[in-house]
Amino acid sequence: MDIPKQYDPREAEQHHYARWEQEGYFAPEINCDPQATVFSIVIPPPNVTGSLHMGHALQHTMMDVLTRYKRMCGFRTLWLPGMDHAGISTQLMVSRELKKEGVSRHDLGRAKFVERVWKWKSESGGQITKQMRREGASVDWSREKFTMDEDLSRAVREVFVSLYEEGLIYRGNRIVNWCPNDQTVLSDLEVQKDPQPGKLYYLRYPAKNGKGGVTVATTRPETMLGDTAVAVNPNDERYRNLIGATLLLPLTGREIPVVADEFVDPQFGTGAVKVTPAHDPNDYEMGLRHSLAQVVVIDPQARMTEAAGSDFAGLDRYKARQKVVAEFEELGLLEKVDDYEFSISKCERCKTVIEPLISLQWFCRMDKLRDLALDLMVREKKPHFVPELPYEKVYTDWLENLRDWTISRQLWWGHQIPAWYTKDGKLVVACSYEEACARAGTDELTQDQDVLDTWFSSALWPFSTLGWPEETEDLKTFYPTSVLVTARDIIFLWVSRMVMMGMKFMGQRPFDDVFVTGTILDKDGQRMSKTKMNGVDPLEVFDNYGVDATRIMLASVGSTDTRWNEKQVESYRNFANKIWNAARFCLMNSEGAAVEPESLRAGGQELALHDRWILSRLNKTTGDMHEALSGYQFHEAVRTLYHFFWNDFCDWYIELTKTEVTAEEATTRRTEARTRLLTVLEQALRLLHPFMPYITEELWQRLPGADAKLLNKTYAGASPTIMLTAYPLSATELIDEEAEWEMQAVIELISRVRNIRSEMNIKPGERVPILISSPDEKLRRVFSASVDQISRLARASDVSINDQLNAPRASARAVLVGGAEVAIPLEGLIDFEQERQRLRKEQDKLQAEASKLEAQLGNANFVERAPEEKVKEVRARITDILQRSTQLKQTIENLQ
RNA sequence: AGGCACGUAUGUCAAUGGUAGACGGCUUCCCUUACAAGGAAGAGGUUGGGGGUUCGAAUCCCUCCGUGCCUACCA
Repeated sequence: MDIPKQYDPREAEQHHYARWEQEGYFAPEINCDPQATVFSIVIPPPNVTGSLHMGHALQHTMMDVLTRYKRMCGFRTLWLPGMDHAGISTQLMVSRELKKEGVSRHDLGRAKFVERVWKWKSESGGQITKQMRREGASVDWSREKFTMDEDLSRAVREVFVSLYEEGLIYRGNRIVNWCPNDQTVLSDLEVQKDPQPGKLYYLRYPAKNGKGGVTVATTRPETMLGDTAVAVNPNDERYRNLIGATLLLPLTGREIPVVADEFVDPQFGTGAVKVTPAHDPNDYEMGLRHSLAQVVVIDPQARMTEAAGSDFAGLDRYKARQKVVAEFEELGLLEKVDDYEFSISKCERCKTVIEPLISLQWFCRMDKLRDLALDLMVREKKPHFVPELPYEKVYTDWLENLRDWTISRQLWWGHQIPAWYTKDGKLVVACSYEEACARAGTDELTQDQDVLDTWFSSALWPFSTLGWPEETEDLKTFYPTSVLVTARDIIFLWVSRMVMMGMKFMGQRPFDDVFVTGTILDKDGQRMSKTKMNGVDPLEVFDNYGVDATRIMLASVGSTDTRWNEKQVESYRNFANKIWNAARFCLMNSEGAAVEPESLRAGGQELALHDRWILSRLNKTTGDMHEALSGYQFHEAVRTLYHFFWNDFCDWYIELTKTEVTAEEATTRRTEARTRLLTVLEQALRLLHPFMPYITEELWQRLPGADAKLLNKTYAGASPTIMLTAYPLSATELIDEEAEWEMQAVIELISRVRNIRSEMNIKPGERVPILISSPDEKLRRVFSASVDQISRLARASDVSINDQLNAPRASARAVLVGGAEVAIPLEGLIDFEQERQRLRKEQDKLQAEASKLEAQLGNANFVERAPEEKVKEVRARITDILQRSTQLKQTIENLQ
């Protein structure tokens, strides 16, 4: 048989995906059962500028595992892919390209620029969709969406107009987060706070009447040029008599009042605060409370304005800071400068320090929308977060403290706000220009220049991608979606907004569950980031270890943070190789046999112990898989599979059945053994498929009998593929506790013999006689029935089974379950002292455990209060241990 | 500042209040015709420290130490 000894992932990764995609296996239409239950996921849309990183790979793995699992279970399954238009980053990227050509976007003009972005998108955007194909993601590409598509844009306009008409969107002058580099406003969530060492400057403002004055502390001295008051706490004794006084603002000659405001913390700084309503969010609020003037001294480029005085106008904000400080020093008004660490707001994308500015922007009122989301949680406990702790609380706490959302952006790339202005400044909001004209009674309208925050369109994703506002079949079928899989850092930015918009426009939750994945950190426990250059490229990992190995490794991470450890992927690569070789063995010995699910059902007493045992293990494993996956316990699922395949199937079952399977003579018995082996393997491959789609498909295709009859009946008519077979169901009637107990006894026997052989330095190839005894007749029968296997796996020359152990004194011995014993005669080879020591060590272990259990049983409270079942369990264990211990003691004495 | 996590074998991580496990690494032996990316056997733990609740604690509570994350404010 021409199967290589080593698994080459590349081979398998090359052709299967294209076939799956072309045949339409990812589309829900492949399911021809009209009654099928629906399972749907929308992808958290990656940026059109983005390329695959570890976080995507992790989330995509989880989503694909769920999708493939549900599909195999017969659900009508949709995993809908797509991207968002990433307003700022895309605009920056294209602007940078233009700059290389010596052109600015303003040279080009808005329309040409937007055209250019589309061109960029079609040529080099969306790298990630190719990479997702490599990942094996079973998304329905025929439904791929982009937030700037015409239908999704229409949804955005509809939502905007509707919210505006209801008064939930308004336009107004507010203090906002302004990025002087990107020249746009940002929402609170797009601002990142970084702790940073800085200075605290103490500036003295003299009183107008020449008597005294006030010292204020500030980290931003340049803003003093825009001060319109100084505030003190009304309860602060030190300043009580100053309230209402007038100060002379240095460098400007402006007269400003001292006002009283509870906001001021008397403990901080001097207890007196300079108030700059135009350039600080808190001062802005205070300014409103005290009707203070707003003097704008910093412009959108972060340069000082004319209002800052002719000495300062045009200066950069940091230059102005130096100049202000220098001049205060010269005037003797700089009291002191302290080192001071504080956190500073930066633009999340370009890291430029944010300038709070008063600006005319569009806002979305959050109070009513927020209540929709909170009500949903109270009434239906949806969405259900997994893990529930701490995310449910994080989510609701955040909603409760929500502030209005700045939704306009000063960009060209994005959804232009559907608002128009007449010549005399009248505002018309409508879904289209035509409608706006009709409403305004004129066609001389100018559209608002701003676009909407990218997250505004992302918030509509679960229904806009399904066709809303049209009442499409897809919308009816797939909304609400089943689960959202995402990283925790966008619970606020995205998840909460989807819930609010979903409730508002669909009247229903957008998804039942939210599975929050952990984070893959670098090997030192740091977050992977572009700036730190510590990211691990998933594509490289795919190249080195294979997609399947990477996927199952990522699935094993679950929802806790994990440090990246290449060795782990390596061990899953080895696992893939193990699967490959196990299948290789089965195929090399498959002549005359084929996969036959019925062969496992025929079960019963005529089957050998190891067959009953593997069927029991297989069906328990299957049940465990359903349980793990239904609770999003990916880690548990992976462990279950790994253990079953490697330990149960490879280490024991294949070895136990090897003699039958590799028999020279083509007997019925051989064929049946081969059939069972192939069939168990086939089911194991199905169990593995959602995690390791490529290797399982590759091997499945080669199995004799792996054909259309194995397809899930909902996929009748499809050409054979493992991805459309039925995920195995646990046949509980094949779970056989007796077989498991008996097999365990055989395994223990073999292991004890191997242990003796190893410790007594018996050569691996050398065959030795084995004497077994058991007072229990049933156990003797079990051993007798497995004598071939015992002989083979323990490398015995001869096996004898009796009710009593008739071994020569010069034997190595071990005590087994149920009073059974095993001995290997080692005349001339055995060192009696060494053997006694070996047995004493064993005895010590038993003794330690026995005394622990005895103490437990000796405690009257335990016997009284613990559940009866537990007490019985402990009694059973101690009986076994004491029996072994007694026998061992006897054995040791006999050696004296 | 407040809130929330986490601390388990040398490493990375598991373990509904009921026998602390897996993988990697390590030691010894073996290229035994599925697999050396393998097989067999083994060593390795006062579950961060201290206290408490409980018949019983890695798990629940308190406290200390250490490490992360989030939210708000920081004039």
